[in-house]
Amino acid sequence: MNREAVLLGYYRAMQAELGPSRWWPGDTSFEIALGAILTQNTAWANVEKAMHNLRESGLLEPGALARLNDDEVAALIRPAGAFRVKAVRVRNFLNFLHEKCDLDMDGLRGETVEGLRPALLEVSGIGPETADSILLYALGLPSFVVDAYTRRILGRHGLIPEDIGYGELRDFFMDVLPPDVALYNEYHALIVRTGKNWCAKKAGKCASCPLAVFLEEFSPLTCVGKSIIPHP
DNA sequence: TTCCAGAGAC
DNA sequence: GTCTCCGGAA
Repeated sequence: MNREAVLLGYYRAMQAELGPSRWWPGDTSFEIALGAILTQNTAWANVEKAMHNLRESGLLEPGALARLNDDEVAALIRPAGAFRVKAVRVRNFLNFLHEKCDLDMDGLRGETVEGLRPALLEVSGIGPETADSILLYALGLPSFVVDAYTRRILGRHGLIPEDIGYGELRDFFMDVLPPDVALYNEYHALIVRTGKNWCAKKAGKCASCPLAVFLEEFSPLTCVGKSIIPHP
C-alpha cells in the first residue's frame, strides 16, 4: 500500500464533501493556545462559553490573565468543565510563556517544532495533542495533530490498530506527508468534522460518510445499515 | 485505571 | 437517566 497516496485520498475525499474549515477559531496566537487547553476532553461549544467570559472581561491576553489567581480563572472558565484542573493548566502555560518569551507569543516566531515541542511537553497540563495543536494552529509550525477521531476512523477502516499510541499515529502521517502547514492544518480539521458528524463512538453512520469508499476498501469490519459493528 | 466536571445530545 | 465531548495527570 502506498501510504502517502492513501492519506492524500482521505484528505481529498473529506475536502470535496466538506469544503474549507477555517481552523483554528481565534484572533490571536494566545487565544488559540488557550482554546487548545480548554477543549481537552470537552465539547467546543462549552469552550466558546468560557472564551466568551474571558473576552467580556478583557482577559484574552496573557498579561491580564496572569494577574488573576487560580480561583478567579476557574470561575471564568467554568463552562469548559474540569475548571479547577484547567485553571492550573492555564497558569502553568502562562508561567511557561513568562519564562520563554515574556508573555509575548510573537517572541516564539523562529522556533522550530524540534526545539519547542519538548519544552511544551514539560508543562504540566500540556500533553502531546495540546502541544501539537499549539504548534500547528497558534504558531504555524508543521506538527501534525492526531486525536481520538483520527484513531477511531483509521482504526475502524483497518489501517491501524485501534490501541496505537499518540506518537506512532502522528508518525503514521508525518513519515509520508510533506511538512506542509496548510495541509496539516486542514487535514486535522477535516478529520474532526468528519468524526463528529459520521464516526460517533457508539455507532458510525458509514452509509453516508465521505470516507465510505475507504471503509469498503480496507476494512475487516462489517458495515450494516447506518452503523458500523465489529466483524465477529 | 480512575478522576476531572460542565453541558448538550440522546 | 446515560453517553460523549477538538485529553492529561496521578
